[in-house]
Amino acid sequence: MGQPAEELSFIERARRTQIIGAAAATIAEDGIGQASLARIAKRAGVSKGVVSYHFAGKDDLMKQVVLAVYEAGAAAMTPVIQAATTPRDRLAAYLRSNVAYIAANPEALQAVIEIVSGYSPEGGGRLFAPGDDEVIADFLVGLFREGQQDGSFRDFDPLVMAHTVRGAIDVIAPRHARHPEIDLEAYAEELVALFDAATRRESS
Amino acid sequence: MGQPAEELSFIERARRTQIIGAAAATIAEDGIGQASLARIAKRAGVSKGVVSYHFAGKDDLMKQVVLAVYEAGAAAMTPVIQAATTPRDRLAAYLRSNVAYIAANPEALQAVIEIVSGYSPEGGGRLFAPGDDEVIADFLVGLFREGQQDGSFRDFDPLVMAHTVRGAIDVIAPRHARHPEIDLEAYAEELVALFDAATRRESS
DNA sequence: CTAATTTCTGACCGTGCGGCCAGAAAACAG
DNA sequence: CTGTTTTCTGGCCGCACGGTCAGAAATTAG
Repeated sequence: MGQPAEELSFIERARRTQIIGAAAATIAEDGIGQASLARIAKRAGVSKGVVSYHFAGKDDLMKQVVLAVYEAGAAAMTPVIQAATTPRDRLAAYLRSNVAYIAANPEALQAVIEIVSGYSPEGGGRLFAPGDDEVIADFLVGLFREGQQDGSFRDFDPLVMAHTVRGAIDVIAPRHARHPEIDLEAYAEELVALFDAATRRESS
Repeated sequence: MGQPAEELSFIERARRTQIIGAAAATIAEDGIGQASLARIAKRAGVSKGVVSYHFAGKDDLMKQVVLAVYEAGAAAMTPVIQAATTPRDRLAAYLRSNVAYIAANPEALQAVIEIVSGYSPEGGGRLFAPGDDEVIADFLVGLFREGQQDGSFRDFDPLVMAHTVRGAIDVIAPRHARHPEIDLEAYAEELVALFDAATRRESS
């Protein structure tokens, strides 16, 4: 159960990534409201039926887009973060690598934000369960707890701080889409300084 | 030009606020994707034609929802903020009053977020121009500049700080929708402490 | 009261949607 | 090569959408 044992064929993989990319690009450019299967297929240069052939439906496609971007982000960030040793450095590495990922894939991130906050699946309800976003915050919560125990962070609510960090990062993609001239490297350094000050133990 | 001189009738005002409220409730509950004119009208207990009679179209209605919530928020927050004298206190008042407004109108705020980040008007494009969100950030930018000049804030990029504050606040409504048990008053105090530490001049 | 105006209903368009499928085309296996 | 499986096309279906309208109902004015 879970994953079927059979591997995906070469073509299957290629088409899926191609269509996922086209979906992300369409959403980022024209908005989730304009991202119909027809438009996505057209941008991918294939007929509409191909999308239905490779994905179970639109809900499935939207989920795969989010998953692909999330996994690629995790893959890009994890090694950078794990290279840092202290909680303080890991927080900085988290911020820098996350902003760098946004800078490298602005469309993908914009698309994810639109899907997560604006897409409602066929039968109503939400695409992701109420606990799914907590998974992302959990890593930060753990990081903050660790830093508080070893005394490098002051005494704050780790959950509030985690959500604030996420909010600070999630706000970047839409802003960058409207103002591409922003220097995201400098932006990342500002965030590092900001959250360094926000978490640092008070120098009584 | 601008506003037509003629006043709105009593019924007109009542219906408009009623429909705006129904739209916000529908969006907050079922998602923007499920918020059709038919469903909004049904929740308001009127026929679909009434919506078209009182609003120029769906785009107009969405805009009015955002505008109404924004204006009500400004009206609730402004006096509280202006009562504070120092930049530091004004920042705290901003955070507290904004969180309090979210706590009092969680549906409305959730609806606004979904519209702003997920609604695409009829002909493509975006509902709000690329500069519209800057207006909201501008107040904070001015506040930070002021505090930096009088020496109560450290030397950070006011724009980055402003967007981080906005991100911290905007993240609350969706989170509160999924976890209504959160104590938003405590949350606000955490944010006050967080941004107080983030903006405070380093005690060398 | 009647007449004029505002407000509302419910049915009705045209459109584009997501999904489906029969058969063509391509890739593959023997 | 032939037969089989995978992949793709283009058109079709039913549906729900946003928007419109003629006429009914309610409100207001004289």
